[in-house]
Amino acid sequence: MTYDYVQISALADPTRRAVFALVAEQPRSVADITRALPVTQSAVSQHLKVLREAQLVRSEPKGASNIYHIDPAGLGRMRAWLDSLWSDALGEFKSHVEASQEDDL
Amino acid sequence: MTYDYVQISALADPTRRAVFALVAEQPRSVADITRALPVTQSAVSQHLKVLREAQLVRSEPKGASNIYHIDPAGLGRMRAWLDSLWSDALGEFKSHVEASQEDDL
DNA sequence: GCTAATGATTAGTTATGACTTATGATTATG
DNA sequence: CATAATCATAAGTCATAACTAATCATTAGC
Repeated sequence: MTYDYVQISALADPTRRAVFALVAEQPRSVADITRALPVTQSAVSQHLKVLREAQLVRSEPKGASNIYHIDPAGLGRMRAWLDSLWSDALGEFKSHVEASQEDDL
Repeated sequence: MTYDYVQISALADPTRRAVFALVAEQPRSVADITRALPVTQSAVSQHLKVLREAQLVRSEPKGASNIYHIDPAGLGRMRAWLDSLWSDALGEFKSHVEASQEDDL
């Protein structure tokens, strides 16, 4: 992994997407998330670590618990990257269509 | 993999992202892409297959070559998905901030 | 037609990453 | 203070997917 675009790889795994979706719905503790999923607490913690490093979630301690909530930072960065791809794609597609039309003359 | 979100998994791999970025920059042949990357032509073809199946690229034959260009379809689907995540995230973050402010009273 | 180039596919190897079990560190509760 | 609960991390297993080497089919250019 290069360092960039960690967010995409973070959201590529289905279980991790489920973890993220739960946290996106409302802030939750690790135990909470674990109860909602068919994997161990250890797996959940490992997924949360990846999401944290991608700045997709943040945690704050509350007693013995750790409450996770969404961090807009990573999602924003991912969106920005995708937006630039998107405009590239539109530009390329436009010139492609134009070229095809010329072929049809 | 469920069937959805093929695009995200497709773009999760760094090499495949590089292939996609090259194609996004301008339409290219497989040989072109291979020359630009430190992997074999076989690997490039395999990556292109995944990108094709995710509808992120399309190819059209030109002589013995195969010219790949971007397919806006998959990128659009991915963007739509991310947009919904984005609004969820903003909503949750907003209520989180509001809750924190109440804590500060 | 023969040779070179392009690219897809197959088979096999290797690396990666998702998972469990086990453990330790911290905090809450009786 | 002892026990239970919460969570993170380490070590090890297993499945997957990224890769190379090899081959085949198609097209280009003498």
